[in-house]
Amino acid sequence: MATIKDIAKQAGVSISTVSYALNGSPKVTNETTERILAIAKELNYIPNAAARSLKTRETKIIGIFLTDFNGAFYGDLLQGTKDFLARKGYELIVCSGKQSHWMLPERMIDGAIILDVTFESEELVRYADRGHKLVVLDRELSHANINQVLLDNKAGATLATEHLIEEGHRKIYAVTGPGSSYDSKQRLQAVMQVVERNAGIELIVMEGDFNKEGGELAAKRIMAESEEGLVSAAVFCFNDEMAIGMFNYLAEYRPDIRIGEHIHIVGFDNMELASYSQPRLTTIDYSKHKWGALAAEQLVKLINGDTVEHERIYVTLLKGKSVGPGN
Amino acid sequence: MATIKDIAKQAGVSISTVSYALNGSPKVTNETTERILAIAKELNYIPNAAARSLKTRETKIIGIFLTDFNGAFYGDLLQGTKDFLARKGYELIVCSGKQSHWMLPERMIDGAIILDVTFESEELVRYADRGHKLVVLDRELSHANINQVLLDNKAGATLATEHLIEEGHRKIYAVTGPGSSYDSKQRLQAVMQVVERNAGIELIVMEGDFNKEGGELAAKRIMAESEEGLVSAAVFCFNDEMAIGMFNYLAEYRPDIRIGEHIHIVGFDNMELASYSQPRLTTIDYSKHKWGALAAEQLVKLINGDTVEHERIYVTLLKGKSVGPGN
DNA sequence: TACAACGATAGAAACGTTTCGATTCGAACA
DNA sequence: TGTTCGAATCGAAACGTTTCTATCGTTGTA
Repeated sequence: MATIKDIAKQAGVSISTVSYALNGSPKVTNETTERILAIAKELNYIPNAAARSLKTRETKIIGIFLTDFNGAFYGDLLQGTKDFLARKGYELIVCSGKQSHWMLPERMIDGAIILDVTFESEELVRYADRGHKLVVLDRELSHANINQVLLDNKAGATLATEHLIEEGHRKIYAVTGPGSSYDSKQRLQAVMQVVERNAGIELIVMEGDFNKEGGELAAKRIMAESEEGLVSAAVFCFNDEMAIGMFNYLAEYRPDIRIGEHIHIVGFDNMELASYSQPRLTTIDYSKHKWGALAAEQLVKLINGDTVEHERIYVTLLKGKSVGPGN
Repeated sequence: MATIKDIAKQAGVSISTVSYALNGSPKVTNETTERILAIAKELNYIPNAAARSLKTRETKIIGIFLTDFNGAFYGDLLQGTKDFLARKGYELIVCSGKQSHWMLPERMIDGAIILDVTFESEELVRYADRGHKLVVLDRELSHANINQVLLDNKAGATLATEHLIEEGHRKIYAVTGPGSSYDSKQRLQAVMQVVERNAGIELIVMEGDFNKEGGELAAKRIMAESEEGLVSAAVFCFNDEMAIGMFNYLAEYRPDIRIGEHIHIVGFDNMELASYSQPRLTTIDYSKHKWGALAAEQLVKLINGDTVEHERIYVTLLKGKSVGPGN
């Protein structure tokens, strides 16, 4: 492994000159630079990232932390983040799991985007206190070194709920995420506000888990509740995955129930999977690519010491065929 | 940012003693170790990864390189890799895109798992020549520092093709991946072998792209070919994603065509998405978790200097409802 | 009592860069 | 011809660890 030292020796110059040359500094004559570059190539020189970042105190790597890798959901978001970072000269790495957290404090990465419930807010604040730059996508957190880019959960949940009401539904099931989820809490709050504003709406809240299993379970319970002579049920699943779980349960165990006719379902996220559902799931849509890109942009600004405002990702209602008029 | 030096000063010992203590070396008395650990905690000491790996020449990080992040497909595989590596004290990071490649030669990672067509084999060999350890999942590559863990493509393609033949189909469409794909080439070869072994089978090969678009396009072409009085068509899509694309095209443009009745489709991969298709897609299944774990295991062995054999992931035919008997 | 052996700790070099503050040398100027 | 200036290059320190070798003091042994 050739080092800068070997190049210096071969070229008959000092290591500082080699370093300047390799970094394209104008301090060095073009002539010398070229000679050094040629020798570097000849020796198969490759810089050592550890040495460089020990000195510069940066790695030009950004980490994004996800709760898990089962991210049919995250593809676009990651792509958006990566695209933006690439333009700014940063690398993106994707990490998951509590045991990966060390990369931030130990300075393996220059900053992090958090979409990962295994990070406790307290932990994040501790890192921010040490000067690490963070962008959180899944919680509210106020700190000079932390920026947040959040979904407009309330708008989304409001759109979804109002849609069900407009279609004439009077009894609404809300299948939430886990109680600890920020997004879920926000959505539930909005749902309750809508229900309050509209007289005569009955709201039944069921705690879900943001996974298919939660949707299946909720479907089962809803079916059990309306045992005889099913009254048209309207369900707002707080994410698409649970909605899909509900579709699955119904397809398997209750082929007599037709979605969009006997039961009405709205999701949240418009994940790719949702576009394959039969009938097409009605859901809350937003640009995941933009979300990722914006998060990256905010993080880079933080790292550069620019001031940043918290940002919000706007959402729209995407009407599929899974909601029909109530009776 | 406290360093080992600060701890040494505070504790009144040398930095070497601190280093030993922090690493739990038996050279240091328990008493001293405890005192040092206490001071380290008090000073909020966190080791510097760059300094450590400059010295030790390792980072304890493994990278897995994917062609893109749209990996509904990869979740289980990544989980398998991560689980195994965690047990061995390694971190997993996921990377994508040509501009990430530097992490390997610049020693930001101790080894890499490659499932990424943007890595050219020549490039990989160059790295292996420099001593980097690699496991490839998407090509055959012979090198002391490279191990391969490949799908049993031929077995899978054979199973799929024979299944169609057994069901009585005589005209088989094969929708391949891009011509450059190793997996695709292997599968096609096996298909052709099966066709050769069975008299009277007509094989039509269409080049696809492993994406939904390719499946849609193929569906369109197949429909166009069999314009009038559709003869029962049997299609082997070389991956599920194209099969799903085909489902989509048919659902949208040819609701008169029933899958499993007028057209018969086999996929490859058994991705999660496939389990939601209507009717359930018949496909080639294998354990992605095991694939990822095995790749990780081989890589760790390579890094430890153990000798390793190339491995193969076995596949099975998963019968859904997308293939029915031919006429 | 003297010495070997050993356990605990200290010292220092090394890993491969970057970068600040010299130094050198030739050209331009007075 | 001597001085100054600037461009090109050099030297050395520093980043924060790990680890080899040296030192020191104590204990056990002859």
